[in-house]
Amino acid sequence: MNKTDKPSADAGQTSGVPPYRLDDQIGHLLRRATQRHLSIYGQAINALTPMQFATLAKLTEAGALSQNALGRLTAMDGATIKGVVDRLKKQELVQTQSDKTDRRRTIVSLTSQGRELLADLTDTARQITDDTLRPLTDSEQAIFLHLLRKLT
Amino acid sequence: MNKTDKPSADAGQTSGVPPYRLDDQIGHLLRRATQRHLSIYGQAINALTPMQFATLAKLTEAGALSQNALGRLTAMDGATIKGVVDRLKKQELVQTQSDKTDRRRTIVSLTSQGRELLADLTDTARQITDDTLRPLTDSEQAIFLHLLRKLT
DNA sequence: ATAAATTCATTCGTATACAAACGGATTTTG
DNA sequence: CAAAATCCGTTTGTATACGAATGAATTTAT
Repeated sequence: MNKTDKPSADAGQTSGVPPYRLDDQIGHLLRRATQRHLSIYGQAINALTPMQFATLAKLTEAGALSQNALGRLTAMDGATIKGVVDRLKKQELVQTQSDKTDRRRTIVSLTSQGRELLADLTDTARQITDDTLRPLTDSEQAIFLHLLRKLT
Repeated sequence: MNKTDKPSADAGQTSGVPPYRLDDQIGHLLRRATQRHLSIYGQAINALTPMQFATLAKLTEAGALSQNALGRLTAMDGATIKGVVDRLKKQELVQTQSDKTDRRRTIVSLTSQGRELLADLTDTARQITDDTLRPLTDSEQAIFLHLLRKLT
C-alpha cells in the first residue's frame, strides 16, 4: 500500500503524479467522437458537407436570415459562414439579397432547390443521429445528450 | 388532446413529424462543446495549437514514433500529421530521422526544447480539462466520460 | 445632432481535416 | 522467388475554423 514502492514507468516523473494520457483527455475524446460522427455522415450523405447541411437546416427552421445571424445560429464565425454561403450559392441552394432597411446586411434564403434537397435529406439526417448514438442504450443517450448540452 | 387540432407552425410539414432542430442534433452539440473546449484551451495556452500540444504529449507518452504511427495515435491522417510535424520542426520542438531498418519510415522524436515546453504546460493542460468539465458534478463527469468513450 | 461604440460583411493568414493519387519500400502470398 | 497487396510519406485540392484588420452602415450615448 506504500505509494513509493511502486516503480515508476514514466520517464523522469515523480510517481505521485498520475501520467498525462492523451486518450483520457476530454478534448481528444470529443474529437474522436466527432470524427466517428462525421464518418457516419459522410457514408450517408455526399451531396452536402456537414456544415452546408446545417446551414440549410437552420434556414428551413428559422426562415431567411442575415448572413451573420445565420452564422451565429449555426455556430460559425463570420469568415466561416461566408465561405459556406458562397459555396451554397454556387450550387444554387441558397440566394442572397441586400436588406432594404439595413444596408450592411445580406439576407440569405433557401432556393426551391435548396428546400427540396433538404426535405429529401432530413430522414437520412435523423438516421445519422441514430447511428451515431447507437453504441448507447436509450437511457444512456438521454443522459449523454443532457450532459453534453451542459458543456456547450 | 387531438393531434390534428394543433395548428402546425412548421411551414408545409405534416404535424405528426417532429421538427428537425439543429440544436438537438448530436453533431451540432459535439461541435459546440468542442468549440467551448478549444476556447478554454486558447485562453490558457498560446505557445502551441491544440494538435501541436497533442502531438508533443503523445511523443512524451510513447517515445519516438514513425510519423504515420504518431498520426494514428493522435487521430490525424497522414496529410494532417505531416503539416503538424513540419510546423513543430520549424519551432525545433521535434526532430526527424530516417529509420535504418525500414526506409519508408521517418522517426519523429522530441527535442529537449520540446520536452521542456511540454513539461511546463502539462499542469495547465490538466486545468484546461478541469475547466472544460466544470459545468458537471464529479459523478456527472465520470458518467459523461464513460459514455463519450463509447462513442469513439 | 454628433462623436463613440457596435455591427456587418469581407479579406488575409494560419492551421487543421480528409479524400485521392502518387512513387518508393516492405510484406504477404501463391 | 515473383506478383500482389500493403504501408509509408508526400502532394494537391477542397472545406472548415478562427484571429485580426478593414471600410461601410447603424446604433448608442452625450
